[in-house]
Amino acid sequence: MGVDLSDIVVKRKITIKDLANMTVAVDAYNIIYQFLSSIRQPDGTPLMDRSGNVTSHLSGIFYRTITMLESGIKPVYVFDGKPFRLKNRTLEERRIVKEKNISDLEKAREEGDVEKIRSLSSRINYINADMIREIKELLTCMGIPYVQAPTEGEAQASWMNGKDMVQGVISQDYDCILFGAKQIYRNITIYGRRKVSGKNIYINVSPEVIEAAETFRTLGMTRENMIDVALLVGTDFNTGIDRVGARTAVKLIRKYGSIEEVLKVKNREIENLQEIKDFFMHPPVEEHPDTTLHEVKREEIFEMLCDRHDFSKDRVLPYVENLEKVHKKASQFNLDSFF
DNA sequence: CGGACCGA
DNA sequence: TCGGTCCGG
Repeated sequence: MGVDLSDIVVKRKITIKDLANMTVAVDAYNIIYQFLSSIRQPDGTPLMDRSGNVTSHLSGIFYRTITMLESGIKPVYVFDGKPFRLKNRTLEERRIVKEKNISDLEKAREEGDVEKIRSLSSRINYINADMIREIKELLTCMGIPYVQAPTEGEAQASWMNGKDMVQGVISQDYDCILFGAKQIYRNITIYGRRKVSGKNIYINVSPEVIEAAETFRTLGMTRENMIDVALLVGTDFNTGIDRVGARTAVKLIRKYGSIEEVLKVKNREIENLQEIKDFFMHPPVEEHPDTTLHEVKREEIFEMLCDRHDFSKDRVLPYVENLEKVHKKASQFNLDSFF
């Protein structure tokens, strides 16, 4: 997903403590996908309530949000709106991959290949409208702000970071740097481990920050140049030039100055070039997003999680108490800085 | 994913 | 107290 710029960005290892007292925009879909693929039983089945509704995403959002707050991080969740018109091709490609996975899964089930069943089922994630509705409902009960982006969530989150409404963006996607994010926080988990897709294996991935300004300075480039680089590599909205990765793209842009010139020399074309560039530079955004904490609706949290979705009250209770504690501290902090 | 639990 | 395993819903 998104363009791979890992070879050329400036990144620094961090710890969760480095995010203390920061408000950060969280790319909601990005994190929900992570929860859906990793919060599973060893055989690949996600957590479900007794009616068979998947609950991995609720579990993930609930517990993770509270541990973030306990570390002093204030999240603002950003939800995707309507995909950018030119994303259709990417979405189509993803749909084809998903269909292949589904048919492979059926075959594996017929053959009784346990390993394959687990591997494939963890790769097939469904996010549906009900899930999104319930996550927003849960966030409201928890007093956590969220923003509905008009189009891409990364675009909204990155724009907010650019305007200093938040001090960073939590997302795995490098595209954020193209949309104007200043700090992109990746691998933000407590233990710094991540499940390898489909296998019961963990790799250590330490939390890191990508520094936009430092990246641009090191490369001697502007954000516009970086967008040109990404377009050559290929983004969610276009196919790149064959055999051109991030490093090669940087060299090409350095040598020829602009993507238009590179394409002319190489006798290549990228469809809708200007429209894509404009979208990266000026995506439609919600200009007055909510970024403040609100009151905790304790009883509604229990109703949602425990009554409706079979979460254990004993397990949820201490988290709700910590949530209320953190909210009190935050409002105290706001009063202190006001006076 | 992240916490609880357990044996060294 | 550390590292592995188990479990949540």
